[in-house]
Amino acid sequence: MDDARALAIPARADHSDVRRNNLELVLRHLNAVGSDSRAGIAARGRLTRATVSRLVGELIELGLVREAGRDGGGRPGRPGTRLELDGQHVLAVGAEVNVDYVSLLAIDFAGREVLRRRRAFDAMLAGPRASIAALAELCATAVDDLTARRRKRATIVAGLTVAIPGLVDVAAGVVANAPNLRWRDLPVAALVRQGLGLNRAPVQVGNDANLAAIAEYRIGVAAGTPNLVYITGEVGIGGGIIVGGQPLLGTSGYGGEIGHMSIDPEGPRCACGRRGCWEAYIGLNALMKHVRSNPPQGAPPEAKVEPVARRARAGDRDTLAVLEELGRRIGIGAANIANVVDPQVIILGGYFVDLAQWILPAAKQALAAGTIAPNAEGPRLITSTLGFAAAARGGAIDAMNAVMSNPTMLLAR
Amino acid sequence: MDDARALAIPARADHSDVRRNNLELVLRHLNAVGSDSRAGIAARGRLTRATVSRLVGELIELGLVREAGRDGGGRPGRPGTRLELDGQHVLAVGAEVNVDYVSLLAIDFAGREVLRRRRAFDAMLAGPRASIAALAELCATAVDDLTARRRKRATIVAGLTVAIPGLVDVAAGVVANAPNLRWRDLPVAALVRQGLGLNRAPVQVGNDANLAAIAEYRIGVAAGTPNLVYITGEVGIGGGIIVGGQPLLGTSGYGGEIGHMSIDPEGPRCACGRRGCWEAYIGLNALMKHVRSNPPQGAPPEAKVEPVARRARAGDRDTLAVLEELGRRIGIGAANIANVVDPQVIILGGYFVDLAQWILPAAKQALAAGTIAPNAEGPRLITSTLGFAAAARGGAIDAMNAVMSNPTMLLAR
DNA sequence: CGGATATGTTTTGCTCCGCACCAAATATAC
DNA sequence: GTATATTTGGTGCGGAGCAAAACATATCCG
Repeated sequence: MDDARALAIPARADHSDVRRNNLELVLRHLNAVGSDSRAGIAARGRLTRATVSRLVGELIELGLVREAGRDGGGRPGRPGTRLELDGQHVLAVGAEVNVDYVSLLAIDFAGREVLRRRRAFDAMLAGPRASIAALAELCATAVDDLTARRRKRATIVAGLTVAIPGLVDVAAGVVANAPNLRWRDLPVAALVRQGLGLNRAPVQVGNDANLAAIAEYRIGVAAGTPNLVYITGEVGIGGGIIVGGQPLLGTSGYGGEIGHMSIDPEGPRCACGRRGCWEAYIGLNALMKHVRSNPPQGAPPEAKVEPVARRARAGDRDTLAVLEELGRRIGIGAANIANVVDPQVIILGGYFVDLAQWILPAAKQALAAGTIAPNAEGPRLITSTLGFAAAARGGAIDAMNAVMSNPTMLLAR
Repeated sequence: MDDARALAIPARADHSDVRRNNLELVLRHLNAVGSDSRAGIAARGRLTRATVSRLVGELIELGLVREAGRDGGGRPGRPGTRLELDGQHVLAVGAEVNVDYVSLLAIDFAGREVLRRRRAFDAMLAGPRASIAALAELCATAVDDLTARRRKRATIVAGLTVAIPGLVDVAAGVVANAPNLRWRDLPVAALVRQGLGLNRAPVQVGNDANLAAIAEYRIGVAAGTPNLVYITGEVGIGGGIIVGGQPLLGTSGYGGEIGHMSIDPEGPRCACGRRGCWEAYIGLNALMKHVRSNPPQGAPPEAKVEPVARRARAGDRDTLAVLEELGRRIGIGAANIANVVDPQVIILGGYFVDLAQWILPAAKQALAAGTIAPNAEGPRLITSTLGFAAAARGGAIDAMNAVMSNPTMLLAR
């Protein structure tokens, strides 16, 4: 960021950009359709077969694509050779630090999960230094295991992205403020990079909701929807926004901080000191208060929510009323966001998923009522299917995206 | 929009894309710095002098760039030839239809205003058909005048963009719903294109706030700020959002419809039927009600606001209190938007400009209090300097942008 | 006036795409 | 079973367009 006030002047382009773009085209196409022949890629990508042949040759050389048998016949002509993404050589890792756990998820180049670990850990209690150490150790052993397990050929960890519930300056790799972890101005990327030792894999840091939104965009139920909003449901409420297929990071990476949107200036007091924040209505603590539940401090969100779901299943009228009101508040806030970014879908994650059946009707109604767009229904409101690993998976996907967008970066190790 | 659910696969690239990109690079650079030599462009754009020479040659051929004398000496070496954008041959037109006027503004390729017209017109009274006819006629005579005035060489009108206060499906060129004009599902682009006759200039339609935001991004006081929000202040409140230098249009072009954001579910009733919309607090009609002013129906916003400003200047305590409360409500809503998109600046337009000195202090305070981002100050809140022609100018700029981005499109006439 | 320096043009080489052609592999018609 | 049609994948050639280097041009300075 040399000058924030420079009109967008495109960067110089030359042959290598054409090549990079077309390599990406082949990879994204294979990622989208699973497998295809050279001729098929050429037809769908508006390239000539000759060019695709050359591109595929380079990608095979790089270990990113492999041949996978012949096309079954059935029609005249020489059968094609099926090509698919090669998961053997390049991996990416996503990690997540949250209030009571550190977790990690690795995927191969084809997007398949190859490793998942989770370790209970009280980040607040341990303090930033010990937390980072624990995180770095978890990552380091995982990277060792991953590279040891598959010796056939050099296995490269292409990148590591750490998801944090808080405000992150993505470009700098610094966590500016994560209240739930009590972290402030912590250079997480640099610290983890140190902890990993010599390994030169690029380490990045991201906001958990933004990364979960990336995961939803790439592999969730609404995958491919270019405009979507993901809403985390934990103690804090975070938002991740995809606009035109790109995450909306904002000026300093603080985009989508929707938890402290004001719903009502005279509303209840929020932990942040203000009044009427959305989070004060729909955060997990607000729900716990309204249903008069008092779960143990350290319990994971699933455990805190389960008793409420049980009461709702049993038909307890007070609980159902609380959940309906919760849904209504969700819908009101979702409508505000929808009026700003006009997404196709809004995805509820976190604890909302387990209570969806009692929340969604009222939420959908309030959303439709509050949306100005004359689309028959306005944005669809759905629940995430990615579970609590969404953010870590999004981190891994994000790291892998860098390779997909510029495959020859692997040549620089 | 073939398939809204296709993962973003880049389009094929070839040499022509390299060329297009680098032609754009030269034009944007000249637009940003005013004038420069070939060598200067090469140095700043990371191209070789040879390449810049060829690019400039083609742009001169196209009539988009011209030589403008020698560099003044002062240092050793051959002085360069200064190059600048050539405004003689290519023009673009922006028009605006609003409640009580139709206006038009034309710029040349260098961005200079060459024509401005405004005609009082009651669009609601006249109905859609007559309004479009009036608009088309205004545009047609303006285009005739523009092309007649400069006979030296063929003068091309590169495009025409019409700004509408309402929901616009940009891709389709259709106004979906403009309540203040009582337009619904009106194919404005097609109708204006017909009204223009043979002229093949591309006609587009856009939302007035989005286009004003484009104008702010390109030539306003915050020009070049890649993340900004523009807020119109009229009877209706609209929003235009620029994210990463691109307008946020949303799924169907309905992005930034912030006027009906809910500030308070129990708030005053809004014209849209809901309660507590932002517009119901900060729209022009709400202000008129609170200051107990009853201006004539047809008066332009400036005239409606002037008595209020007069009273404020005179120190009337009731008026000042109303304006302070107005500022506070502006700040609350602006903070909500800021938490979603994290812009560098939020720009107030329309009637807010004339009342800025009494509104801004409270608005800034409420904005800072409601913003979660730990930037020392959060987004800057400023007023527009573009006046009531902002939307039309944004339309013209938008049309010209298409040429800047792909100059050889002119060869297809 | 001659060197130093900077600009702009010309020449050469390289990359990478499209086009045309060819070999390979299979289905189908006879 | 053989010939033909059809489709895939690869190779050679030409063209577009950028980089690098050499060259011509214009000015300043000693």
